[in-house]
Amino acid sequence: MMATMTDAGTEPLFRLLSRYMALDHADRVALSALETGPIRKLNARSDIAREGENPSVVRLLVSGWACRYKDLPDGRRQIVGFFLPGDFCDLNVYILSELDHSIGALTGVRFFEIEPEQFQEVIDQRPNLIRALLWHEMVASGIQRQWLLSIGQRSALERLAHLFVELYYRLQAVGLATGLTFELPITQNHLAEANGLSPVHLNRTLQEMRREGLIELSDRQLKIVDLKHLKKVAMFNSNYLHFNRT
Amino acid sequence: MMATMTDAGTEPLFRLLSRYMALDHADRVALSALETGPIRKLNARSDIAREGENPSVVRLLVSGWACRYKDLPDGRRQIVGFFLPGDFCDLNVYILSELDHSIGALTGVRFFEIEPEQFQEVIDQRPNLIRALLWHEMVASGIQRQWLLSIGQRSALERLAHLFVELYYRLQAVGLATGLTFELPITQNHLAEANGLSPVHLNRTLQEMRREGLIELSDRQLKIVDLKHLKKVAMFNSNYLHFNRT
DNA sequence: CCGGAATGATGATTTGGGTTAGTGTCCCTT
DNA sequence: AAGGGACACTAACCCAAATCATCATTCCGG
Repeated sequence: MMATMTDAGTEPLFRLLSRYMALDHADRVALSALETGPIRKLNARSDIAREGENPSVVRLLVSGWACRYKDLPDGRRQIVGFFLPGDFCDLNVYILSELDHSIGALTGVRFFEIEPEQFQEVIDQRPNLIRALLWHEMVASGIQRQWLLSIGQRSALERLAHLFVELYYRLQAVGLATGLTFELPITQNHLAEANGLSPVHLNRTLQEMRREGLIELSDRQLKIVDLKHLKKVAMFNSNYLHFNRT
Repeated sequence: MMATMTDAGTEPLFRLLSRYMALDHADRVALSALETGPIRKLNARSDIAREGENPSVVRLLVSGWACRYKDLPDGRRQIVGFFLPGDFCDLNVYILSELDHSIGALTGVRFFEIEPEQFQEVIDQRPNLIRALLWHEMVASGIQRQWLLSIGQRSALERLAHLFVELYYRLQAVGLATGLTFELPITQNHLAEANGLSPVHLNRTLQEMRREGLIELSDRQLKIVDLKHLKKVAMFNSNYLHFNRT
């Protein structure tokens, strides 16, 4: 019945893909059929996969936040992307053998693993889904380009503003924003690592955003106070998210 | 005969894909069959495609350098990737409608355009090629992650060192390096825009690299004087290029 | 063949953000 | 209940890189 469908771990993914193209009930059923194995859980600060590994399964994040990151031999670390509920951690397992980056849990996470054959089966049945999944990958790539622009050219304030707007749109797409408020369950340190800033300066920048009346942030709840102004500060253009349908 | 095959505009591409997986003569023929239309030429500093456009063809760069870039309303510009001979400018035309970035010629370029149907035909015949092309896209994405790490965490010197090593490997893969020397046909301004640095500081960093005996650069020829040292400075790990075969 | 961009190179000065070194407050864990 | 982490926050100081300004050369279009 509908209730079990809505509770399915694939629900956020279905919502997300629906932003790209029209999917029907059969697509939805096919997606939820991916969830055969048990839900796995990991604590914050643990790695889901390490650079150099060769994972054999595709992982779908059900709840919690994770990230892709790369680190340097001397310990410097850069978060190169966030995984939100409904995101796949490394669809590229199909093509590349070795991971060139690590995947870490930023909060407690729940996810399940999909065997390649199982994945293949679903994909063969539903050409629409391949297209939507490829789309999702392309958007991920577009987000990376946007981050490159941010870190290369935007100031600390602009960068953070941009990230918050991006997260707002992405979380809204999977039903995790209520009005202009959403849970931001990660630490200032994580935000710093994602933006190429020091934790100290990130904190200063957050204070500034609060002072300017752009956001409110406490108890892991981020409230966008003035979206229009925030987008202006960030020079935000949503085209790179390629949400064709609303 | 063989001579015409080697002269084909698809030759660099074939070389490149061969670094990922074994391709046979039939694959080579199929690739060169893509080149039906005329070779198009553009001058340096002209745009191949602009953000917001919806190109209907895939472009294969035959000679010269191009780049993906994104710009902000106030004129700041970030180069988010280089296209070298043998690279496709936007394979994602298949999936996404609107370009979320621009593509510009950094030097005079020669390329040809491939119609989707034509592309589809070749791909249908040669499953190996789809795989190799997807691989290439995944590597492009890995390069973006690496750039994010560079700009976010590496110092100006480290960044530039890393870029030079990367370019060396990529150019070598398409046969455009002779020993440790290759042509670097772009300006210091372009290098600055790719590295998120001001032109002035980029110039100073170049001077430093010369002083340290890492490189020699004049008349658009870059010679890596001490590759081992350069890789050490850059903390370079080639895994992200995923060259499985040498 | 001339004039004006592009390009590369440097000096002087400023600044955004890093570093270091704390503080206090919640948690956990045992 | 005590001890140790994580985490948010702040102050003082420092530095890598930006900015501003200038000049010499090369390149290129009319």
